[in-house]
Amino acid sequence: MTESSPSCSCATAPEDRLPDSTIENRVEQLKALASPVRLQMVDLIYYGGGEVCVCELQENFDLSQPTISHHLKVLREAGLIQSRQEGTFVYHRVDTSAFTDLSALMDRLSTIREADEAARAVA
Amino acid sequence: MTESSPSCSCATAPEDRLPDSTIENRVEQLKALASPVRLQMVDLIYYGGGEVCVCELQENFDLSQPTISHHLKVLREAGLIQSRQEGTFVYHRVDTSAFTDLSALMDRLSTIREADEAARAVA
DNA sequence: ATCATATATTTACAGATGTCTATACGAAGA
DNA sequence: TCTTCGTATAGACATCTGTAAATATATGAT
Repeated sequence: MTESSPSCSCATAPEDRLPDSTIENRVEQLKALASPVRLQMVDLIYYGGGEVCVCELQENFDLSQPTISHHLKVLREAGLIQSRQEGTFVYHRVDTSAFTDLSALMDRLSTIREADEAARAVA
Repeated sequence: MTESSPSCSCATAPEDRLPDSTIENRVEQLKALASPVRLQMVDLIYYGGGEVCVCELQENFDLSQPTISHHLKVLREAGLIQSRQEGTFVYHRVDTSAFTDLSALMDRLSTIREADEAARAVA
């Protein structure tokens, strides 16, 4: 065996990197979701009938109205929800395409790398 | 039409809520991923041969070694990567099952709700 | 026009986060 | 054992984030 070298055995350069613009976009989406309040909000909007207004959210979260508005803004700016005004009410719904993108990202990292298992066995 | 009521038209209570423990777990995973540095790290670990040591990461990020170590700790504590020590080197690899869980969460929100479309059409 | 109500914005502040420097730990070699 | 090298931890500091109070905006009703 040739284990005399004091350097690590990492492979050198990855082939299939994500483009920076994708990283940026996904990180913004992930940041928006990485909050118990906002994750529950999105889930509530989706499973609470598809369209939900701020007043409905106020009943489900022990938060002030401005705080709820703030979280909705974060979700909207990340492209996770869309908002529609009807009279004085504003209804929010989940932008499912954003979650399709996120699902694809997670799938990209959710498969055991058979190639590496094989490579290590050979080496 | 009976639009005289000054209340919003939100559906009342959602049926299919995520349990709190799931929310907590997913939020920790999402927080760990919601950083350009850490998202790229995970991607680099996965596509950089499956197993990567800190030294390799240092070459790809313009960050101090302690900072890299810190980010790896966050990823490890969130269950997104696993670490294996071999001599002085520590090799990190992606825990694909965590990303399977995250993918399932995203899938949960990535389908257009046909039921609601239909319901709105009827109403 | 005035008023009430639903939602948004501004401001302020406490707590979390990302980064570095300095230091410590631990394994391998001299 | 002493040194070196890879990695981890501790401390410090600037920035970002979540929240509420106060205020603003805008729509519908009277």
